[in-house]
Amino acid sequence: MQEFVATSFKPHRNGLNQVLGDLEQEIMEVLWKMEEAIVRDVFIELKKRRKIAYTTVMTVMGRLANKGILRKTPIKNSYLYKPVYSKDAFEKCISREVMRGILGNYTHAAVTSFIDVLSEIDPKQIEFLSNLIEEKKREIKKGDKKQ
Amino acid sequence: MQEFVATSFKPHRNGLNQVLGDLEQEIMEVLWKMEEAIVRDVFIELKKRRKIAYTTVMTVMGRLANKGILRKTPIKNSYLYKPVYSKDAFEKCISREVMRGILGNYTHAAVTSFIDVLSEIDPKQIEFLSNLIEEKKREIKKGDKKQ
DNA sequence: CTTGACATACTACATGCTGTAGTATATACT
DNA sequence: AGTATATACTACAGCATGTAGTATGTCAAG
Repeated sequence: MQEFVATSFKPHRNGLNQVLGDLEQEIMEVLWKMEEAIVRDVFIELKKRRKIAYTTVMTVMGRLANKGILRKTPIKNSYLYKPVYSKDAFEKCISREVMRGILGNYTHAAVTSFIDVLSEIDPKQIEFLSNLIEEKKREIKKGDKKQ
Repeated sequence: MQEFVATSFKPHRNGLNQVLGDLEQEIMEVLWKMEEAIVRDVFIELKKRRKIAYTTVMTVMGRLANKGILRKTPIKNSYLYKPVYSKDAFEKCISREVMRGILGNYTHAAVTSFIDVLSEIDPKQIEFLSNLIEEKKREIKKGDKKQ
């Protein structure tokens, strides 16, 4: 129903909890593990770990479908739910949306803090980045010539 | 009251509206322009443009103070409000927090999308970035030697 | 064909954030 | 003393999310 995956990004949370509520995240994890499932499958999974009502799971799965994160397909007398994106693709989506959001608004500040933070958390990535840049530069040059 | 500036980042909004509500943002803009102000000052400013109650402005300014974005100092029989960060510093803060959030969680995906998005929105920045990287690399090498 | 298991839809309430504002109360100047 | 102005406190609406109950539809078995 909605256009974007990352409506709201909470930088200080962990993992996909940055863009999903607690229960939403739990449910998505199950779905990614199972590939596809009906509400009952997910309910049984969650029930193993915590107290929860069937209808709660259903409501939230419905909402995830409305958000465009799950797709529901009618089967028999119920629905089959399937992640629209693989977990990997989903993370890429988020990353992209957030980057777009931050770079589009504060390009310079974003570039600067990007480097700082990256070298803070994983200096090795700087090397990888450096390669990516060189590649990108060549790409851009090619583009220039074509024009 | 709160530790962070960017509790929730909305990538698809514009400017500081990404981390502030509409009214919160309006108020901050006024404060950044005025440097410091009492509620009445801000109220008068906003009133010029739209219908709003004095107490509404007060409530929201109070909330901004609780969030640590404004500082209130008692004066006479009221309070003087002042931004804790300059607008520029605030944007840097946000940028940093968001980068930390995204890089800390999905380092690889984030690096990749960073480059993609950056070259999409402003290819010239790639050159700047490239320089920053070389600088960072030298920094890192120095650090290695020291150890 | 009635009953029971299971499915969904719809409704609802709680919490937290934000916008909005009223009321009560303190204070200060005239 | 009274009027203007300040704050504190309270409250409600809308939205997102967690939570779950109730009503209702469907299908299979006895």
